[in-house]
Amino acid sequence: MVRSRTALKSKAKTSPARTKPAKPVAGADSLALTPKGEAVRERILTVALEAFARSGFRNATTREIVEAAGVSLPALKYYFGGKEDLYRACAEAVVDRYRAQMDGIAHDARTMLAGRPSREAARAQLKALMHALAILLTGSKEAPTWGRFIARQMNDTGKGLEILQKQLWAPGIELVAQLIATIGDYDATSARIRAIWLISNAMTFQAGRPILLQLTGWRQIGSEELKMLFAIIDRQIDEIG
Amino acid sequence: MVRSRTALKSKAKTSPARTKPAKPVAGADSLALTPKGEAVRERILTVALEAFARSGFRNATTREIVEAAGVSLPALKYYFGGKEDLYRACAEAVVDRYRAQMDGIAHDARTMLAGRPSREAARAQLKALMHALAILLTGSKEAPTWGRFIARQMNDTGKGLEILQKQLWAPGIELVAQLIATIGDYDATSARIRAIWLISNAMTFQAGRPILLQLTGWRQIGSEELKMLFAIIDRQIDEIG
DNA sequence: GGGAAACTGTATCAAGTGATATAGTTGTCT
DNA sequence: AGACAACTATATCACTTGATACAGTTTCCC
Repeated sequence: MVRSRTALKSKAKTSPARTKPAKPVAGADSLALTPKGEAVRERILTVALEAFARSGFRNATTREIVEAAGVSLPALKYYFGGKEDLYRACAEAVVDRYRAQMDGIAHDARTMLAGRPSREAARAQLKALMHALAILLTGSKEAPTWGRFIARQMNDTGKGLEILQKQLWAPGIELVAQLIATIGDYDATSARIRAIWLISNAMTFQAGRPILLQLTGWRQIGSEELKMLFAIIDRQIDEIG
Repeated sequence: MVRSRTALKSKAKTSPARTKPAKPVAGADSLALTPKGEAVRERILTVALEAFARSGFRNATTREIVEAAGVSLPALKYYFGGKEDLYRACAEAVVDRYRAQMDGIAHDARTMLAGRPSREAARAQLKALMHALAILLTGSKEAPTWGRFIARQMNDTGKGLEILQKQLWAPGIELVAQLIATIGDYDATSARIRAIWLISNAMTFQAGRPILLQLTGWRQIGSEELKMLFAIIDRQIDEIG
């Protein structure tokens, strides 16, 4: 399980064995990164995220990724270390993005909960929270990529790749569960189940996207369709309690 | 893209070139199958379904499958032709199983619809239908396998493998949509969206199963938990119209 | 401008994997 | 028993794919 880049260099090498003691990775391991290098790293990360979202970890090939990024194979090793490290970097990028989008409204919800809100106030807050999540997962321009990547995470489990997933979902589920418990009288487990249910529903439009688009004749999920999604979510929240 | 087994035999072969004209596949292509062979074929199909459900098409290896089935690699070729053919056979098996489980109740629903049922009758019928689907997808003993396989189908698209998927979902969605349209006043598109929504929800417990089990402390989705799932589905159906 | 660090590309390796040629064994029918 | 079809296993091939050795180029600081 230990990354190969940090060990494995026991054989004596004459030429550059002193300048790069343990073959570190650019950008990590306290290695400098020029603005140009940063841009390249970013470009690789972007196309990798798309590739992983589209094809999954195994199906996406490093060659396909580096070609799309306009670099050569060793660039991947240079900037990330390996395919798995690249995947992890993508997952971290998703979590960061998710946090950036949700932290504000999540914080609002938490402070509200601390102040013993009324049922209806909690209900309104939950709607706002779920709308933000729905936009993030299905409505935004990058949703097909980000949403699919997240959805795949649930299945592409195994290595150590699902850790970020828990880091992403667990807090959200807990928060939603607390809001639900405030709205209605639920024990912790029931509230959590409903929370999982509600959040999963927001992902449903992403998972079923191909079928949905095909059957409805939509070209994409636009603002009109998003309104319909909001309406369904709201009715589901109204039905709580 | 043409399967190799049917062509590719141009070089003159002296020994058995007459008895097996085009290298057919046992069980298909009008080739006999002894009871013993049938059992082997079935065993391969079962373990393959589990493997594909667990790992997806690409990650599941033919070696892993044949080893689990206690046969050797060429048996796969002999009985199915190739990995893709095996996958297709699995998909067909799933569709068959799904049909066997759902056809009865689906037929009931259709005959009822033909007779201009009342809203409440349609509602009850929809509940029964969705309960059956929920049991099939999450509650039955084989659900972890069958449900996961179906869920993966939606992502593992590409080759020609999603055709069966449409064959499986499209009729179900149409039926549910008609029931929904009977319960409430919806245009075709709205009814279809709600239908997709409802069906996706039944799959949600399968997709989010790991998270669900972890957060609730459940060991598996048993009858108690299924009752809770039914309750949520019912409330969602009650909310229609 | 000299040198070191940052960066890039070519060529190749090694493992995994689907496929299959070929030869063998078992079963069944006459 | 003989013959043919049904079935099975060993040994390989061909290709994909992640990784990387190595040599080169660019950039930037003194």
